[in-house]
Parts: sequence; C-alpha cells; structure tokens
Amino acid sequence: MPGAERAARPVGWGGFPPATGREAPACYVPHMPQAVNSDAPETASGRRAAAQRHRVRQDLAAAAMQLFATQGYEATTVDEIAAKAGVARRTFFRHFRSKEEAIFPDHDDTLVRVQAVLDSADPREHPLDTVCRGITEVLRMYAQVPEMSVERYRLTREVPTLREREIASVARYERLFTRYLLGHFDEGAQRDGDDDPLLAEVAASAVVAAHNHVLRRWLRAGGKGDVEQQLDHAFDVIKSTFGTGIGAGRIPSRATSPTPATLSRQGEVVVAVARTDASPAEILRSIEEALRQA
Amino acid sequence: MPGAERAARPVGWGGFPPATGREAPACYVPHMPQAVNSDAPETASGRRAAAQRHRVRQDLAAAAMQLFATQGYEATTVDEIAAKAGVARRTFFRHFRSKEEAIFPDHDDTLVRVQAVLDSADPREHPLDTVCRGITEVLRMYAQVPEMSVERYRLTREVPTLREREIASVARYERLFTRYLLGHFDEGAQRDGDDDPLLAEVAASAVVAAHNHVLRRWLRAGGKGDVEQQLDHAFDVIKSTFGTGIGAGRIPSRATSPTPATLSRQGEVVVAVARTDASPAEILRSIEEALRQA
DNA sequence: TTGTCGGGTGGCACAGAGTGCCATACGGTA
DNA sequence: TACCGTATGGCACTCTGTGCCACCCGACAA
Repeated sequence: MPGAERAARPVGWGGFPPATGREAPACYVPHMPQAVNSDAPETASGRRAAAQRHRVRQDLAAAAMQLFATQGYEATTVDEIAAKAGVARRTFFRHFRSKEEAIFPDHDDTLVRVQAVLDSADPREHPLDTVCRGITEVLRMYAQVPEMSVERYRLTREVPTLREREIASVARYERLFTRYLLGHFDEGAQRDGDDDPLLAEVAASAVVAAHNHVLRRWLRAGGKGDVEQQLDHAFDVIKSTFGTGIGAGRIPSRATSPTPATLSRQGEVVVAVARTDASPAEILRSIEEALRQA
Repeated sequence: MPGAERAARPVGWGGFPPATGREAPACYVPHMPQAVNSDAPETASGRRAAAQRHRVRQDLAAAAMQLFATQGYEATTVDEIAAKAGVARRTFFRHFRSKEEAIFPDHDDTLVRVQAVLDSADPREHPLDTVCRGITEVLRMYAQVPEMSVERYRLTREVPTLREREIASVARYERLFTRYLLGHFDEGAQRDGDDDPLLAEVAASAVVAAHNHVLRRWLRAGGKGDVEQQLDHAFDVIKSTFGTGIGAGRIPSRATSPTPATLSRQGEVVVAVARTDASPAEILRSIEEALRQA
C-alpha cells in the first residue's frame, strides 16, 4: 500500500485535497492559519517543532528560488536545492510534493484562506462580490512579496512546466469559486435554474481571468503600483461592461449615493427613471435590481 | 497591421509552439491537416511514410488508452504501452512527448485547426463569434469519438496529473483566443482602449468556460446528445445574460423582434421605456445600448 | 538515571520517466 | 550495387519521486 506513510493525518481538511498533482506526503501540512488540528493540544514543544518545520521549508524555498534564478529550473536538481538548504534530499520531498512546488510554496495556504473567506462570508453579500474578495486574497499573496513574484513570473514564462503548474494552481481557485457560486445563485433569483451552473462557471472564470490579467500586467511592470486597486478597477470594468446579469452587489466607487434609478410597470410598458449624474453602469445595475424585484 | 506577421506563415506555424510542457522531440511532427511543409514535395514514398507514422501513433494511443482504462494510469508503464503496440519504448517517446500526451493525442492538431479558423475568419464577423467557432472546433474533437472521450473523462477525473494536463491544454486555446480578440477589438469600437486587454482576456475565458461546462455536462451524461447545439445555446445564454457589452453580433434567438426599449434624457433624469413582453435581459440590453449611444 | 514514545531526519535502494547516442533496417534513387 | 534519408531498436544514463529503516532528540514517566 503506497499510502502507509500517508495514513497518519486523520481528518486534516478532508474537504478538498491539498494535492496539486500528487498525493501529499504524510508529514506535509499546509500552514493552517487557524486550523488547530483539534487532537494537537498545541503544546510548547509542538509549537516549536512547527516553527522549526516552517523554517526548514522556508530555507528550502529560498534555496530553490535562488538556484532556479541563477542556473535555470531544469538545470537545478533537487539534490542541489537540498544541499544549499543544508538538509538531505529526502527531506526536501517531505516538505514539497515535487520540485515545482518549491517555487509555489504558498498556493496551498492561500487556497485554505480563500476557502475561509468564502465560508465566513456575510450571507447578504452578493456571491460574486464574495468571490471577488476571495480572488483578492490570492492577489495579496503575490503582492506581499513583489520581488519574488516578479522573479517567479520570469521563470514561469520561460519554463513550460512551471507555467502549467501555475495554470493548474489557479484552476483550483476557479473550481472553488464555481462551486461556491453554484451553491449561492439560487437564493432570491427567478433565473431559469437550468443555466445556473453555466453562469456560475462562466462568472468564476471571468473573475479569475480579471485577476490573471491584472496580476500579469503588474508583474510585467516589475511589481510596482497598487495591484489591489487595479483589481478593483478591473472588477468595475467587467461589471459595467457585461456585468449587468449578475454582480449587483457592492456598488464600487460611489457606493454612498442613493439608488440612481427607480422603476414602475404600467400596463404594456416598463418605465425606468434614473438620475443623469449616475454612470450608465450604475443606472443599468439598479434598473436590473428593480427588474429583479418586479 | 495585426495581420502582417500572421500572413506570412511560410514554415510550420511559427506563431505558437506545439509544445505542451517540454520541447518536442526532433522528429515530432503534429499531423498538419493542410500544412504541407513546402520543402516536402509530397512524394509517394513520403505519403506512405506519413501514413505509416500515423498508424504507429494511433496504435500507441489505443494501447495506452486501453491499458490506462484497465490497469489505471499510474500503474501502467510506458514499456507496457510500447509492448502492447508492438514497438520499442524509445519509439513511444518519438511519437509522444510524455506518457500523459498519449491520452490527449489530438490537442496539437486541434490547436492548429483552431488557429486556422481564426486566421481564415471573415473580417466582418464579430471577433467573439469567430472565437466561438474556434472553440466549437475543440468541442468537435471530443464529439467525434464519444466513447473515448467519456472514458478519458473518467480518467482525468481521478488522476490529478491528467486533469492538470488537460487544464493546461485548454489554457492554450484560451491564450489563442485572448490574442485574437486583443488584435480585433480596436476596429470599429469607441471603447476606451485601456481596458481592451482585460476585456479580451475575460471574454476568451468566458467562451472557454462555456465550452468546458457544456463539454463536461455532455461527458457526464455519457456522451449522448447534440453537444454542438448545447454549446450554441450556452453562447446564447452568456450573450443574453451579460453579453451586452461585447458580442453584439449574431443576436441569438429573438433577433427579429423590434427594440424592446427606448430611452430619453430630459434634464436631471433619464427615462427608459420598455415593453413588458420582453424579457428582463432584453430590456437591459437595449437600455444599455441606448445609454451607450447617449 | 533509565526507558520509551513520537516526530523529524539521513541515507539507501528502487521504479519509472525522459534523453542522448549509435547501430540497424527499409524504401527510394542514381 | 552503392548511396541516402528516415524510422526504429537498444543501450546507458540522469533525475524525480517513494518506500524503508536506522538514528537523533526532546518530552514524559518510573
């Protein structure tokens, strides 16, 4: 049984596997933000062991990054990475599932954080806005270490293996979002539910595509500027351009202004009245809102 | 002139590499549908050699598929595949870049066909419709061999490696579409060009997401029914739901009905009047249209 | 102090993917 | 018959990833 080493971890995040291609090694534990594993009483020794473990992982990731940047990805062997970090080759594979993963050490943690964002969302928030907050969490992961992100971007552009790996990672977020939207679209909508799964998938992919675009532009620019703001702007653009069907929540910029449009239905016609100081996007949004309630 | 570099194409589709993760072996040649490699005078012997080559490739793919289906992907070695196909292990890697690729033998050819669809598109066709025709080409690849597609789907669901590979393959189509849209959005639009790259990327991802959704639903249903029609319906849905900003070409179903809403701007307010027999989506669309012209 | 228990580590061995290299076979051509 | 280009077979080799076992070390109890 190949899972012998794996058998330990009783219930750790049974929901979605942290796997990104292979099974996780037994001792592999994504650095859970608040997920104290219940059976671990968080003793002083346990805490120190975790810190030590985290330190080794960081060292390995740093060594890998440095070697990849100087020698190139293919030309760097796991032995070299381990040697540079001062551990044995076998230890490397106890911290990372593969050589590729050493360059994306944060996706697993981020996936957990994004899931937490979705789980703890205010039920009154529009699901699409929740998802936007979720992908923003991903963006922050990159934005927190601009230099490393830029260097990693350079690598992913020239090493197909790494590019595919990152594409797969992002696809994991997208699946999270699709599932979330699928489970939150039914409430309070008279849409014909037959197309809801389609819309959920398309919407999730649109949000992720916006993130990808903003992120790549930021990375190409060398990691300068406020990405998060740029992402918000991208959300506004896609909402106002073809975001009338869904995404009526959180009005972006002029959130404090009163409802810019009202609606009345009389006989054969529907009449909508809107203030001209509101943007076309806002007018559309609130007309849609009114139509939805009608 | 975006078509300049594209018009050339004297040699083998220099635009995009057929690579899907590694470099292609020297002798690897995707089976170009009409791309006669100019220097190959298409002799009788050459034709027979190509046919022979294609035959070996088919045999290998069939053997791989069968072994994967019975033994599982991980448990099957390349040696076994080669043995079953009656060739040497080394020959396998002359036909496929990797073990995974043996299960997706058609993506490279399809990528070429999709590119051909884009290149030969009527310039008067809306770019989004062109892209929709492009992704339809991909769908056809699956639809032409339903049983195999269904079986492959089963495998990709349970083998993470294969799932990631397929995700990466689809991402290649998406990049094609993004580039195409980016090069065809400027013409005849008064959109602020700053957001065009964003919209191109989001639109491409939406089209691909629709394809993915329809395809998976069809696969889950066992490969029964007219997928292509379902895909067209999905296009209609996303166009009518939030497809007002772009994709104004070929209006889907009720294209013949008169404008369902009119708009007048008077002093401080905008008044929109719409027929109640029109769907909310249609009302929104035409209001937006009117707002855009105002 | 001693025993022992558990988690992290080092080192070894092994299977398998993917590649370089060279010899060989086959078909077409001079 | 000799030559040539191409596909193949086979060998050797590197590297990734995993199973297995011995070892170390801090914690805890007798």
